Amino acid sequence: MATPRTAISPTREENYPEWYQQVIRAADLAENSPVRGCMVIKPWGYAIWENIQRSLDARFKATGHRNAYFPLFIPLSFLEKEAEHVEGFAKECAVVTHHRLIPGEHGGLVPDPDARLDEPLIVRPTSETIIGAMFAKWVQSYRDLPLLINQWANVVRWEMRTRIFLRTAEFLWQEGHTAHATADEAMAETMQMLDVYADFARTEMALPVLTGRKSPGERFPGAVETFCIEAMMQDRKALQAGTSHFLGQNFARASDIQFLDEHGQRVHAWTTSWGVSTRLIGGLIMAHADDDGLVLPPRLAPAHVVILPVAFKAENPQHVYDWCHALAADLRRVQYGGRPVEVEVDERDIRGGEKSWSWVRRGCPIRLEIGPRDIAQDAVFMGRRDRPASEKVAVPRAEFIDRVAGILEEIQSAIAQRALAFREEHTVRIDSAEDFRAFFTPPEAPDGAPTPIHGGFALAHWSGDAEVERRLNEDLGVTIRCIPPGGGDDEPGTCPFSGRPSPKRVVWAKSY
RNA sequence: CGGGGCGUAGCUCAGCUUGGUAGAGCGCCUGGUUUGGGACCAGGAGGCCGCAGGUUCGAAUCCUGUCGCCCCGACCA
Repeated sequence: MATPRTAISPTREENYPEWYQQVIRAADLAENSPVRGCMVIKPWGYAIWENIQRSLDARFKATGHRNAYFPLFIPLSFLEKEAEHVEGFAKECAVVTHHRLIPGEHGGLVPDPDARLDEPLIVRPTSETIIGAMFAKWVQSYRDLPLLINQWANVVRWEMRTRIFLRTAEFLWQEGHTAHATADEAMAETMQMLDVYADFARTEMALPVLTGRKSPGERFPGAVETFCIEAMMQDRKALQAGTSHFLGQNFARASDIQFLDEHGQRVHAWTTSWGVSTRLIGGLIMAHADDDGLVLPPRLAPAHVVILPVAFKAENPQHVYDWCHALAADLRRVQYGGRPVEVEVDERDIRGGEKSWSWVRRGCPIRLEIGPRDIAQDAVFMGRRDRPASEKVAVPRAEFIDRVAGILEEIQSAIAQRALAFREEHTVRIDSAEDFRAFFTPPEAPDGAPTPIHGGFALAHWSGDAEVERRLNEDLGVTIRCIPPGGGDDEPGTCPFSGRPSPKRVVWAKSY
């Protein structure tokens, strides 16, 4: 019975923001919590994060970095040390002012006025300053460099408007912090980590990303240069999925990170920082999920294969279960993406259709329905998440075990291709102000309805004029997402807005 | 932080205009019939109607305030 019904309602086309939230719920990834702006990441969602962590952490270690941990609290005076940094983060800091509660006059508990902290502490929005303070102690000589540190942590940014996974008041991330003897070395590190992110996104997340430099207006507060990976979501908006910053000597001066070089000169170190966050999960959802729920790239899926025993009418149900568990054991001996194939056997006592759909919604790459008929033929009945849910095929058991890693890689590659094709379809070169405006002007929508899906990535010339950038942001809500590396693949031209000469095209889009 | 919308059962929502004992569908529990696909029958559990004040004999309903969520904007990973 081919049901036109989708598992997620509304569909992407009908109401994209609402669809996004429904996918998160249907896939059991996370929920809003009683704490304003803060989410609870549920086991299925957290397992995806753990896979992201494992995969990135291996890449960080392979490039010589070591993990460490720095305090959640940062003395207020530390934040004040770097002028631009203050400006960037002061507006959204949670501040700790007391260290004790006492009974209040009207019941409940209140901060004890006698327990006020001499110096307030802020909850870290990022850790440049506290890590800088430690680097200042650890770096004495050029022989101590480079210093290559990463931290997995939570941070807090008191955002006005939150969206689960994409922008929450508290989020999980990693922040790499490094110190180097020369500018060149620090810049090389910045670019290396940008490449690590890009490779991770493409290889593990099946997420095509553009890399490039941020315009001055979009730079990290305090950075000399910010580089980013940018991905297109299915509503054609851009998501900044990771950033890598060349901090020059700004933070070294602020935190007094100095060393004696080989000539005995006392000089400031050159530092970098780079990070990705649980926002990546939001990107994963918006890039790959469909109207039936989440679609997970196999490399990051908490379970690669779910086995659904169909045992209700078997003469010997236990035989079906045993057969399924034996199959699971054999599958777990296969390696995929650097880890054993992960298999779940779903023995929940609910109807088969419902059980099957629950795994569709959660994005499990391969579903195997196995009943007496399959067992009699020594076969499995396979559904793939990159194909329609009704499209299922019988595969001999031995062949499936043989091919499972290859099928997973096919799925990985299929969703990467689909995402890439989508981005290319909605990326256009634009050479006139009128075309640009038309491209980014949404169709009419009824009152209260979300803005219909429109736009995409516009490749247009830009002379470097900040005023043009500011005005387009104001008029159309469009920003420069990144300035592609090198000369780009384009000849110099003319900015369609100012008429000034432009060295190359930059990527414009609406963004999250 | 500005504009708009919404908070009633786990979920989706009705009831509110015109105040008078809290509703539906789905989900959940029990029993039965079912089962290669998002079942059916019967019975059942579950709500201080976001929270706090006010008006009233009486408030889910009217008024004020507040908190939260969603959309659009400004700001940001």
